[in-house]
Amino acid sequence: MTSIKNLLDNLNNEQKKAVLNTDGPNLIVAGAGSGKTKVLTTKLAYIINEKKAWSNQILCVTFTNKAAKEMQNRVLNYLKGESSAVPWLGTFHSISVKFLRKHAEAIGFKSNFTILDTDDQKKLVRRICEAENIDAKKISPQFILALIDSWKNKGQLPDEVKLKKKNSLEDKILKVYKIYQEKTKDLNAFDFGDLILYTVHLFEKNKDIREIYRNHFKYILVDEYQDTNFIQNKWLNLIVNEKRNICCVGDDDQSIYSWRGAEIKNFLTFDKIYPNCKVFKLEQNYRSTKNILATASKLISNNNSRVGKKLWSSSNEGELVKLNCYRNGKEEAQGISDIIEGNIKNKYSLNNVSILVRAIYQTREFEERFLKIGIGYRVLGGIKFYERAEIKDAVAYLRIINQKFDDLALERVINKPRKGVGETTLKNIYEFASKNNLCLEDSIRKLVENNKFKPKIKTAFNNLISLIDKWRNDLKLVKHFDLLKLVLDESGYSSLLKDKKDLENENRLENIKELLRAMHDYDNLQNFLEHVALATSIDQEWEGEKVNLMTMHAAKGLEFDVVFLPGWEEGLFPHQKSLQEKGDFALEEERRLAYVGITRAKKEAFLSFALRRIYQGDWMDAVPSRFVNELPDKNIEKNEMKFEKEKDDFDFNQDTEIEFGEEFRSPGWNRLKKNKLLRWKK
DNA sequence: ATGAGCTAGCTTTTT
DNA sequence: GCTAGCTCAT
Repeated sequence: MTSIKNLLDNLNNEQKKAVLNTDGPNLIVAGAGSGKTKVLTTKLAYIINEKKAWSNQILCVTFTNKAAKEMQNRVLNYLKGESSAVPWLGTFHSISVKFLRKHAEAIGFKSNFTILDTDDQKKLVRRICEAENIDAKKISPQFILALIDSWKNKGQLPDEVKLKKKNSLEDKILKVYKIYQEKTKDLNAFDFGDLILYTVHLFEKNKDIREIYRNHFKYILVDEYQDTNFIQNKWLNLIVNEKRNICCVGDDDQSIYSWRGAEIKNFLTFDKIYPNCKVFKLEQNYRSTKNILATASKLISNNNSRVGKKLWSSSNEGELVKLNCYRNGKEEAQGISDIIEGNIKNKYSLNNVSILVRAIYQTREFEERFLKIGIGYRVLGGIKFYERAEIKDAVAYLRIINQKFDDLALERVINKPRKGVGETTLKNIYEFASKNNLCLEDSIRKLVENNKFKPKIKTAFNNLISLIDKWRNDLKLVKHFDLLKLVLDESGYSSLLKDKKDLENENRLENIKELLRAMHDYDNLQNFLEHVALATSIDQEWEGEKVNLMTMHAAKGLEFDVVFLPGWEEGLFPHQKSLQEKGDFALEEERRLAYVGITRAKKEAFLSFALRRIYQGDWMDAVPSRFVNELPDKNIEKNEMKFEKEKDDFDFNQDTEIEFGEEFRSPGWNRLKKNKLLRWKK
């Protein structure tokens, strides 16, 4: 077992100071690869080991569930046998859920609330717009939700929103916001923003509850502090007690979430919020070679608004950072896969190779290429497992069993399998529901009771309702994963899938199996549903030997031996849309993103751009990114890559093994499957 | 009521 | 190139 002394001896001076300084506010400015996670986990272990607090008296907030899990494991490992896990370690969202489950009644909700996903939100907004005669074509639900979310990030419920001028558009949306909040309350549901906002309200409106937690949490640790927004910061402030034992870790150069309301201000003015705070700067980089670090440092030095720190490294020079120019996007994908096949595959585990893109759709070209030549890959982010139709269906059944106010779940489930209920019937039920102030389920019960349906529909509803009753009772008797099996069989959903004998459906059955397997990891239905709602884009399997494809945003906090950064072209990176919206401010954030991308690499980095690329179906000429000109010549090797037309370009190998258990339904994968299907039909 | 087929609009990033 | 949402025929 590692003793605490050993742990501390593994730290450099500044790291050690940061760990030992447990009391009072402190800010750790931690450059990329400077051992931030190591410091945080050691600090956690140190506090527990020194008996400064029990593990459950420490609140520790991370940016992703993966980071939380990682920290959990490390701490357990450090304190083997001496301490239990840290229960209050998680994301802002997952910890908020914990507070809200316990105190839902205090703010007028019930403890078994649902967490809405983006689809649910859109559906709700669309419905409200319809009722309010707002043309969804003129103001898109996405736009409305973006504004609502920004209000929530600023901590404003509908009544607290102050519009500067009586702008009719914002006025309209504010009205939608108001109805939306009423509606979600009826559904006994929270969306992502609500989880944080209502937790803040819970503490503000209930001083006694707030005091419980203020006294309880002796220490608060916050990771990725540069990406917290206004409401998250308020959330923290409400929990910190007089002793102000709060330790925030972050890097202003890696602030990349301002579009989600993140305010670097929180980070830069930490000493104003917490006077007499101690600041520690971790400037030794342990991750990257000198060439990689120099490239990243030179690039980020073009930003004006920085706290300013100098990262240094005692590692070797390493390979030069490659800057490759390709003729077009296709050849870029081809070139990168060739590099992986040729040099990389033998030197590194594919798991330690990542392609980091600006926009998730850029993964498509690589997927197609990898599928063709048979390199295993995984896409982190994009369409998630839990966003697949069959998975959402199964989850919707579970959601309505979990709580009857979840109209959205019930509506999804009503016609799966089909039972002759259409638009008109549904509309009538909803009308009845709003007139009598009932949820969908209770309305259906009433209407069945009062014999208001045609016989066929009545029987169908009768069956469904009694099944739901039965399942709710079953849940008391059997495990949640066994319940899902019952649900799928008894609802007829299983046979619906089994009857259709095509490849796509076989695949759906596979996915359902995978869902059942995943449920075993959670000890009850509610925890599982929570996981479904709050799983982050990188909370996926990392097993096996596969190249990773993800956005630079998703890669924050991760590191890989080899990193490819394709698509360094004006308009794509920096992205045109961000520049249009916010100008210079956005340009600096794009540059920080580039910095995050490069600093993910430990051993080798390959930047590249293409001169032509297909964009929205058409070939477009591209200009190299301005960032390319900001790289230091002496650390870079520039290559112009050319390809002979590939001979087997159209020669699709019919016997290629396809893994149909893939986690993602990505465009490239879909297309391959379609091709395969066509071949099989012949 | 349903499902096939077509078209418009679009993707920056995500808890 | 993709896909959600709409239209129209059944």
